[in-house]
Amino acid sequence: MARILIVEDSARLAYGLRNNLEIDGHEVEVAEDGSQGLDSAFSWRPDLVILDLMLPKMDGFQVLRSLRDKGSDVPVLILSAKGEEVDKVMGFRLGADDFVTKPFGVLELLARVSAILRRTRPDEKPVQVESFGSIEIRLEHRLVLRDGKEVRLTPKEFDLLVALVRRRGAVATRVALLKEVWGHRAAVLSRTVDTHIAELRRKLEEHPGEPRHILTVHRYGYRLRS
Amino acid sequence: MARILIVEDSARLAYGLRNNLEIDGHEVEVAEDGSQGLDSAFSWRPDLVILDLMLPKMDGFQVLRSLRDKGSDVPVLILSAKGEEVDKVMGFRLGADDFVTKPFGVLELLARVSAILRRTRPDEKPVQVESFGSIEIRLEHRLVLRDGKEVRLTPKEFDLLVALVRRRGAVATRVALLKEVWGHRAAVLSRTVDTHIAELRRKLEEHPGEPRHILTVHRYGYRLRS
DNA sequence: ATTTTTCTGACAAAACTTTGACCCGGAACC
DNA sequence: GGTTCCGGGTCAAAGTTTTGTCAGAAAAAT
Repeated sequence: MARILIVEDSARLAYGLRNNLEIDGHEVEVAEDGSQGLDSAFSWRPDLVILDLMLPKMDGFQVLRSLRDKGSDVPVLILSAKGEEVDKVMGFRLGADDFVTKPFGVLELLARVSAILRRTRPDEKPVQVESFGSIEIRLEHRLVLRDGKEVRLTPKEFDLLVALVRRRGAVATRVALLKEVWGHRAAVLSRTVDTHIAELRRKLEEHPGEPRHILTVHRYGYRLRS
Repeated sequence: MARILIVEDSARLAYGLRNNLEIDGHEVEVAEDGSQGLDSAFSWRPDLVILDLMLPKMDGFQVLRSLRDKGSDVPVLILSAKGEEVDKVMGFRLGADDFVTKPFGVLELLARVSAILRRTRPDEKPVQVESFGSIEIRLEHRLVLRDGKEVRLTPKEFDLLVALVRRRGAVATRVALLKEVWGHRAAVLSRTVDTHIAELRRKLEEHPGEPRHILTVHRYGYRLRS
């Protein structure tokens, strides 16, 4: 998700934070003092810095000031044992984005981290795309491209295709497909699934007669081969 | 400096905040309850909302949720007497940008306000213009041009168009559109959305019968293709 | 009061889904 | 190797659901 630099001399705290952030899907690096932190901030270019105020040698304010002086605009969340208002105001004046007082709840911290990232990384969410062969499936667009050209699929066809793709390589039994695409009532004795599969092959396979991707698994169901 | 909306039922607190913010050079408006706040948020278009959680009738969370549901991205700072972690996490999850627990220091609050504004108001926001095909949409003026010529859209039509544009490419379900444009809570069984879509097509598409931009996604809703 | 905008339900049209009959091919069995 | 049987492929017609369209009523704006 995002790259987060923790500048914190307490290994214990840093470790806990790192864990939690990584569980949230972030990439994390830890610096144990100010100058190391500054180095990382410039060389690794994190998306967010979590900065403890109390650091050996160079304190957090100095680090922050130095960061800004050198032109970095990276968002900074300050951690501090001191919750004095003057400290907070000073932190914000130096260009911090948030200020959390120890002891703090991990969930709150994570929420604040997300809030900052949400604002400062308006990265458009990468469109979820699946693909096999020359077929590309854009999930939230409910759109399928073949060789870059749009293929019109009906709702059931699309859902069925997605169900196959989700199982990629494994066998998708008729019952499983019925359950996922049609929802429950596994009692279908007719050619419903097959008909839709045939339609998919017609629309997506080069030679629908001898499919290379949407394969039949005799007696069981179907299988998508990439 | 910036336009700030305070949603707060305690006149006393609102007054104090307003003063301090105005001293800092901001333009301030106060709403005394949630629905008033929502109205102001959309009509006055503030740069920041300071939202008390404890409000008569509609609580702050509901206000925030409604704000986001209707597509507003305005930064929100929550004020609350309760400092429980769950409340904070909930607030952030709903899209708040900061959470301050009462009682708070005025200086700290002002500093936090500045921090948010610094991030979210990158100076002059460039004139917001969206476009697709030969259509140009000037958001601030609620004006739509087709081949450079003004097209008259009714308010609902414009809002609907914006809702589609915001999702660009992705499917906009009827329910989502109803929620964002109409503010309804539930699904509607009538042809309201479709009727307005038809009108948009008539006004914006070259061949309304076979639209190239405002597409139907059978069973789901509509999709805007650039 | 008049005009404009919005909503609604009925209907038609279009899109999509299901079904069963028929055919065929592969697996299993002789 | 040949035969049988079962399940899958194909198709077109019937059935179902969803969307387009419209006109009038209701609501809102002027």
